[in-house]
Amino acid sequence: MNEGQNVRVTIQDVATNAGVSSGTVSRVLNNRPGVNAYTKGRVLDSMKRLGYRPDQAARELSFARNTTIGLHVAYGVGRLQPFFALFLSHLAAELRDSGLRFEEVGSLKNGLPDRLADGMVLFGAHDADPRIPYLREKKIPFVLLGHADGVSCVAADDIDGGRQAADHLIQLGHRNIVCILGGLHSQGEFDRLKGFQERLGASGIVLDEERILDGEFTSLGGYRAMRRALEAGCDATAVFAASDEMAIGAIAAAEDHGLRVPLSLSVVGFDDIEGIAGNRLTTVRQSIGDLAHHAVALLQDELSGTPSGKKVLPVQLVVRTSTARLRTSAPTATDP
Amino acid sequence: MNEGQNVRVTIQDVATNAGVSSGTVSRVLNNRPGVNAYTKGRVLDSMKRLGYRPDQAARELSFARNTTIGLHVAYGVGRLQPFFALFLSHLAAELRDSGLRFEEVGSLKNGLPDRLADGMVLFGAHDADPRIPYLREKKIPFVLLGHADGVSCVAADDIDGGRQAADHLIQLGHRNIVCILGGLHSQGEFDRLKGFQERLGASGIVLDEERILDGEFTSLGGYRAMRRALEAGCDATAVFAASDEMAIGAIAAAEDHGLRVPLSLSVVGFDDIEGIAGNRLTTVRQSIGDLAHHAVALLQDELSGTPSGKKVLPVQLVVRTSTARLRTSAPTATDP
DNA sequence: CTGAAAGCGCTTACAG
DNA sequence: CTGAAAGCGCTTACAG
Repeated sequence: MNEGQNVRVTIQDVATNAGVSSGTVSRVLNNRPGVNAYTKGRVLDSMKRLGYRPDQAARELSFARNTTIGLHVAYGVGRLQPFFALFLSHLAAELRDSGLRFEEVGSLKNGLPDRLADGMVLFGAHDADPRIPYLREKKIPFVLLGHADGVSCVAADDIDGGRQAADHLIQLGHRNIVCILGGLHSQGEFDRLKGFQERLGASGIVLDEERILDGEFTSLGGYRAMRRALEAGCDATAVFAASDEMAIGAIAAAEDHGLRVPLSLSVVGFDDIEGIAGNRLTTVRQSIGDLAHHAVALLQDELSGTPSGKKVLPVQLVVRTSTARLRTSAPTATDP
Repeated sequence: MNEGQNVRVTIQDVATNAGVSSGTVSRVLNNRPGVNAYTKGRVLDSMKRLGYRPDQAARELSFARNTTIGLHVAYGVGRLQPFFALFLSHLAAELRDSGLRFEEVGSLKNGLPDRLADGMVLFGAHDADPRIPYLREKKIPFVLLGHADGVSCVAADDIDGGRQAADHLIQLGHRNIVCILGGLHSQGEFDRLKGFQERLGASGIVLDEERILDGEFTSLGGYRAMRRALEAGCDATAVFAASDEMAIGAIAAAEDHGLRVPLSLSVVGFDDIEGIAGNRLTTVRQSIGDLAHHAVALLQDELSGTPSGKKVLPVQLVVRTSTARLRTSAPTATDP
């Protein structure tokens, strides 16, 4: 790349350096079985020493199964949302590392993909997703982001995320809680609510319908939902939002309304997207990179004819400063 | 891709079909000079007939100048913003079509790129951008998104966009106007304001400082800025926002405040991003695809040693239903 | 103006 | 377990 390393180090250079053939280097590069451990070590050493970076174009060109993977987004799902942007870039990187081609595929009017790749990643899964029977019939391997029976799919453990958020708030003493969702159109938010309600219920807390707000999965939506609730007299002490964006919107609304976060209102988000959650928001972390990684792994299984599987990835509550123990007395203006 | 065209049609197939050699096909494919017009026509025909789609990996691998282009984003500029996401995908597509490699490069603590590609695209230009002298010293060709003297750069005609927005509002009879910017940290918004003020001034309208709001370049920021202004008694009849997001935030704030858009408030945005501007927002359209296209074209000039140039792309006001003629009487509750 | 041929960096049967 | 060799689809000097 830069002037110093202007000369590209190739697999040949590594091979020469390690005293093996380029085929062997290729084998260790791709983690193929049947390479002597000692040889492998030497090759790995040489790769590191020489700063070898495989040429993606050459890999793509060589792979026998000239496979391209398509990413398809369900109709109406926001391509412009941070989560999608991040998933897209992680997916592209994973595919690149696997030597697979990547392309985004568009939608027909009926919401089905307008093109078929050799394998597809389906974003924005919903119940009775029409893409599932369609691709099945076309015999195109695919992996779904979300849950579905009998197909390869990968998803964060949304239910557990909801549980962790609930446990955290309950443990802090909160019982008067509000939820902000995106309108209940996606599987993920539904599961998050499910886990959340489950734990609330176990503590005898009931989430009435009017305590489930629609934040449209945007910061503005979260703001408006929260503000409307506050102006209608909502006296909740805690909020669980199904995305970081909605959570920061809720915080802004609370603050504009004269509340202090976390002093008089605790807020928990979901996703832990850098640049949104920042170093302030308590949120349920899911790894978008892992999601992409396993999507590709499952897809490769599918492509090689291995039976489909389902991968549920763990999530982890990250406690920052948007949540605090419920205050026993009402907040006053003289509080710190 | 799909089952029917499972067999990839290569440059060889086209060559055979057109009765020429693959080298010739390559030449017309890349628009190289010195191909007989008749031959070229035949090749083009064959390509169309066979549905030829060049293999990007093979092109990348073949290009003698094994060139990779890096995209670098100025520190603090929102990678998560729709505009960036769209520019990124257009840039990647343009680069692909030119057979160039693409990669995003990260930032050092000091805001400089953490790696050097063979050519760089600089996003989020600001005055006295430290990346300019840095790359110049390193002798790395680059193109800037924005304005700067003596370097290759491409930008939308932000000043003219501001002018068009102003002309539109003035023509509709508005004189009591507010601006929502992103905090005046970027060149673009500054120029938009400049053009806007210029035309306002020509009509004897002065934009006081307190009429320039900070919307942080987000819908939530636009909402809060507008709402705060309205609650402070702002009686503007028109708003010009430097981005579509801030504009829709302003509309939401106005509506939450009981105003009707465009009946009692006209709002103009900037960008015309599908899915944000929708079919409602009057906005100044800039073509992100053109921006990316010319960025790549300029970069190719740079790479081949051609003197740097500056490309300013036209913008166009798109009138939809968020703006209307100023009502002569005050709005009443019984209006339609 | 056009063709034949080498080469880009990698992967993968095929031998051994 | 490893090497030698062919091949992926394209571009580009080099001849003519």
